[in-house]
Amino acid sequence: MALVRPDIMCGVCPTKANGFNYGAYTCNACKMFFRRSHTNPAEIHECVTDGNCVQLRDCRYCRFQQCLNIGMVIPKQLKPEITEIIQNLLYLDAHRNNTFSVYVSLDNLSLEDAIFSDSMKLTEKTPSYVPDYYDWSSMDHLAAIEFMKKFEFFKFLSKAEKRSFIKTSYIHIIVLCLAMRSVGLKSQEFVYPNGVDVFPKEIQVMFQKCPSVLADVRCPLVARIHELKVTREEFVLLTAIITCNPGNEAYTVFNQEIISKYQQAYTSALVQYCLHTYQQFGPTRVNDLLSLCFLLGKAFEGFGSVWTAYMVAQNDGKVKKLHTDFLKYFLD
Amino acid sequence: MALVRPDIMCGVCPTKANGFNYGAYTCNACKMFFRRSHTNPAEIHECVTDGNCVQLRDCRYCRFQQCLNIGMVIPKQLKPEITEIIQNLLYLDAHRNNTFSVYVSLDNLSLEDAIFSDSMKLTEKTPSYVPDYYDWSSMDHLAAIEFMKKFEFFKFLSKAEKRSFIKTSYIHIIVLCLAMRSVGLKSQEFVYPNGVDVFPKEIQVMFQKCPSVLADVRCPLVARIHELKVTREEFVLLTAIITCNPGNEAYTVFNQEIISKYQQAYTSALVQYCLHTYQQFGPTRVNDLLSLCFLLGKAFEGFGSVWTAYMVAQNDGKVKKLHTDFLKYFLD
DNA sequence: TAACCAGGTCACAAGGTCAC
DNA sequence: GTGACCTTGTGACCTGGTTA
Ligand SMILES: [Zn+2]
Ligand SMILES: [Zn+2]
Ligand SMILES: [Zn+2]
Ligand SMILES: [Zn+2]
Repeated sequence: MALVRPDIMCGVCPTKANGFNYGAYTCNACKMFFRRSHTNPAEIHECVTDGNCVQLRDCRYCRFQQCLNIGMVIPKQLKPEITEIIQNLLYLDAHRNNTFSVYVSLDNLSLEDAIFSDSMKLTEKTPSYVPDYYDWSSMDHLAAIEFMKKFEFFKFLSKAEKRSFIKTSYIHIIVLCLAMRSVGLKSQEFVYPNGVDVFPKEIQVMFQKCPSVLADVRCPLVARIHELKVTREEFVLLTAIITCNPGNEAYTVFNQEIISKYQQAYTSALVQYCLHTYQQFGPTRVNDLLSLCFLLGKAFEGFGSVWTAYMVAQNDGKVKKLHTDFLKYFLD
Repeated sequence: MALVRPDIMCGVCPTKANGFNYGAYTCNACKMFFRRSHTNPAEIHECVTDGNCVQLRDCRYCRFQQCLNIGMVIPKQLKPEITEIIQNLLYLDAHRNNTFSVYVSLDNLSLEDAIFSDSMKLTEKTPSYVPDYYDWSSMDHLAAIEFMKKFEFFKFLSKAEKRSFIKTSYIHIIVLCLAMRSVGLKSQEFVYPNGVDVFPKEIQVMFQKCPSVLADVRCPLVARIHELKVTREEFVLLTAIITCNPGNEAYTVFNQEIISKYQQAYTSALVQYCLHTYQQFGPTRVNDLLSLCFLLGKAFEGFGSVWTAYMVAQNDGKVKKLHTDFLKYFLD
């Protein structure tokens, strides 16, 4: 419909602009011309007047020069290998998300089971089934572990290395996914779908006198991710960087180097993605994103402290093995 | 592919047209014939019937004549000095247009202020601001005067000459621009953007018993410009020719000659543009365009009469100085 | 919700080719 | 020289996602 500024002229030819295209006010024709000049590999050369044409629309060379002069830019394509890395991660993440939201685990699996079973027994949720905290939490664990196991190098690790690989990072992955999902649900704090709390009833009761303890765990990371408007692409690259953590004495030197190479590749992809998307603000963006790991560590410790406090206070065996495994890890 | 208008016939020979080629609907054969007639320098002459052949496809001479008759043209490059003149005017006009649509004058400027101030105080309109008749009208005046002051010779004129230069032509410029803008807005009569009338409420009320008076002012010029499909290039050349009006006793002989030279240059540019663009119809086109000045004069007088009638009927001081200045000019 | 913009689509005109 | 057919660049219009 009507432009807000209806009478701005095209910066290339003497017609009305139809909007702000590729960084300048131009008419539709000049917009299309500029776009084609980038998609068509054919070079633009030969100008009769040696670059001094007045009727810019009649000379491809001078028209293109004028486009550049008024600052038109088409953001360069990301290198295909970078897009491929991101596509693969997006695919893995979509699968993780699907596992999380569509299935439920009816068994009481241990961490060991989750790490080493080739395919976990999962049941599709019926539409009428209303998952509770334990359902969501279990699926969070299982989906994250499944996600991590999909990394190519996983199958070449020894049993001990596999165990160590998962244990080192899976809680961080869970918490980051939880935060990202919460932002998607327009929440300002960690939350499971349908408003299910990320702490079981018992813990909520235990801390009802000092709710700020739980709030301090729930809010900061989610708020920051919301504030930064972290994209799905940035999110999956972050999960990959966190997953490929080489700082672990369980690895052979060889495998440690492999994992380190992967982490470097994902970090490099994140840098290139940010430089491409945010141009001169790219480095700042990378820094902002990597700084999320600090808040992620805080949240991680927060969950750990709350659960530790709860377990110390009472241990009635109601907690699933996955959780006690997780807690053992903290108490160690 | 089927043509959208498949039923149109070739303007040269009795076959279906294949499209709009070189300025007329023709079949492919006649299109190719016309093109070759321009690339091949071989003269076309000798017609058995002395130019009265009926089977046009059998006589090269008569076929070519018919091509010209239906207005077929192969555009040649215009001389660069002509395109440069036009380009400069298009630039000035775009600037005038921008001033008109983007800014608003908050002061109550007199004509004297507008002519002699080096830079007028203008305010950028906020998106929410809805200009009324007085806003548009003031900006019409200011943008037109600013446009005229940009002509190179203006700064060499004496104060009295400057005043005279502007006063002689600025209303004509305003009216012509108004007409051209109205055509661009697909209106059949003078109109400001967003449907604002070109007469203030008071005058509309005064003439509501005999609306044909206002309609006779509003319509003829706009209708004719629409009918002729006047291009932006032709329009700016016309404004330049009208601006450089040497018939004014205020000028020194020297300056009068300068202005006259400018007017000749612009007229010559218009002729060459039309000859180039319309070939054998060029002279007719020039005539049609210059005849617009007659309708322009009519519209000018119409505005003058209406306003004079209004001012005679009542004078409550509500009118801005620019307008009273304009009316004094009529009453003199 | 509407304005906006990147990108896609396709009818179209101009120029080239080649058998005739 | 002719004209059917092809290739290419063009720009009006549409579409879907994003943002205020
Ligand atoms: Zn343009
Ligand atoms: Zn050029
Ligand atoms: Zn024909
Ligand atoms: Zn003949």
